Amino acid sequence: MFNYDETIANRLAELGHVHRLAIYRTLIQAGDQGLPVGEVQKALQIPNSTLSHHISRMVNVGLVKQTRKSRTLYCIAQYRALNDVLLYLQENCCKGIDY
Amino acid sequence: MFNYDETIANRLAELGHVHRLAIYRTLIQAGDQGLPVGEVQKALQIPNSTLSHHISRMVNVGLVKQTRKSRTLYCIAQYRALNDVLLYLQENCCKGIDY
DNA sequence: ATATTATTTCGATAATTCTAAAAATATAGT
DNA sequence: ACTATATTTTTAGAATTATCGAAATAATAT
Repeated sequence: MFNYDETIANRLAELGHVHRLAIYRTLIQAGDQGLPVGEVQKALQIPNSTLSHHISRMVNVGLVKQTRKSRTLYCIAQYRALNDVLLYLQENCCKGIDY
Repeated sequence: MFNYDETIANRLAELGHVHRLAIYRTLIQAGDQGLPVGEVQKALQIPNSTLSHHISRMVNVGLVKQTRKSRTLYCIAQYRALNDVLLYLQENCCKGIDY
């Protein structure tokens, strides 16, 4: 149904929003144990419902995973999903350029 | 007016569309001399007007530059703009992960 | 003038963005 | 078990923005 180009484009599109990019950054900094939605909310000052929508979009494209521990939902950045994107860009959009 | 996070997010958003990602890939492969709009059109089979819209969006965020040579407009992928994005992601979204 | 190359206009449709308010989920206290 | 509380999602609705492409326009060259 979706080819790989679409998967990559979808992830790029989700990262392409200031709030979502900030959310992803925050979650990466939190490490493997993740961060409760409420903590993200405190950190970024985004209203609950808005934040929830953004997070669920990132979950849909595999950038974030959620696991519940009693009442709190932990959000965990899926580093591999971003890595797929980085590798794609490096392989397909960086032909023959050295640093 | 725009901070750096916004610049990066805007570029990510533009890359986050299957057609535009394909356009950027095609232009990168074409190298420094770039590719006429018409050639991109032949390669990707996107209608003129649609293609023009997509290209102008990428120009707006600095991912592509255009220079005219007589009747043909050459589109040149701005590699540095993508590189900014890659560096941002590596520095801000890849904390402590090695390969 | 005519042809070539590409953009802009325009209109229709669809998707995104935002958030207050209601609902769902899960625990703790009594 | 029942109720209150905590945490997060879902619903719903309005405003904005994106997407697409045919048709009109612009820019250049012959």
